[in-house]
Amino acid sequence: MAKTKIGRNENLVLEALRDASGAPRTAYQLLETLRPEGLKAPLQVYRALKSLSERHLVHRLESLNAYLACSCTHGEGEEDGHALVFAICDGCGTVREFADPALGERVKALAAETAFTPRFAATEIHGTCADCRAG
Amino acid sequence: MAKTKIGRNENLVLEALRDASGAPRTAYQLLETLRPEGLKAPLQVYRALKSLSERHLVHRLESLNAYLACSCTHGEGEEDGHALVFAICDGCGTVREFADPALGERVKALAAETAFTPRFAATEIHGTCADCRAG
DNA sequence: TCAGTAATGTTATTACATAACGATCATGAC
DNA sequence: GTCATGATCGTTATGTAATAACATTACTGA
Ligand SMILES: [Zn+2]
Ligand SMILES: [Zn+2]
Ligand SMILES: [Zn+2]
Ligand SMILES: [Zn+2]
Repeated sequence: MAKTKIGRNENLVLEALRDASGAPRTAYQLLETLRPEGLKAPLQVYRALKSLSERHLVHRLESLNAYLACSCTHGEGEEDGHALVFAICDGCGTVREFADPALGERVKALAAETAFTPRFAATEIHGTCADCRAG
Repeated sequence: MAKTKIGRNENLVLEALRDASGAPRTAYQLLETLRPEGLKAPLQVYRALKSLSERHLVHRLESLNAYLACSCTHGEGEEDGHALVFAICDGCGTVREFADPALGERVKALAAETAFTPRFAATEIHGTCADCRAG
């Protein structure tokens, strides 16, 4: 079940996020960006973000209430354990996404030890990127 | 620098969270709970939560916009790498906190590979707990 | 006493997200 | 074709989470 087709609003939001390239955007920032394209209400953006998230084309950064275009392999395809990792620079705001199988395995093991059935996991690392450290 | 003393509001909020025992609470839920004790405005709760977070006595669950009393060893003391792990049951809402050094090490290694200086990391695992699975 | 600082209180506002309802547009069975 | 079905899209209103700005009170140590 291929989740039907991608709509106009989804495309607009996805493009806007890709243009941001590494910089997360909040839903309301996206709305402002896309007003010229005709978007008017938050719900249009939130619906698009939900759909795109389900397709793994964008990810939500929980600690920022913001969204990021996926830059990894899981894009269109299948689960890589759904263990996402994000390195968030608190200096410049850029976010780098990783697919780290080792960390995914550790999550699985931890879950198994406690009879917990994992469905999805995300790690958000806050810190300082190389550029910001260099000054 | 021991961060001064813990105040009345901090104590009220911390107690309320500990009473919940494994069940995360939102700031506004805490406010309702504590109205009988005299709390009236969100800011009172948010200030207490901020202070308690800095002392590592409570943690914020980013994916739930909710807060949980710390159940681990880092409580009063020092850093264990600040790599927190939470298993969040989407069935019953209970959350279990882990201190997992292996996962912390993996985060550090990943950061090192990319010249990223980590300050703090949290992993939130969504899934189903043993009780809910059993039915 | 009297400054300095930490804690608290109150009102208003901003930011993030969803509910509820209706209109539109495609698709495919008949 | 046409009619039902479901997906997409639009709008208004509302709910929920968090902070800004400013005033007040309480503790502490010259
Ligand atoms: Zn991705
Ligand atoms: Zn940076
Ligand atoms: Zn803890
Ligand atoms: Zn459960």
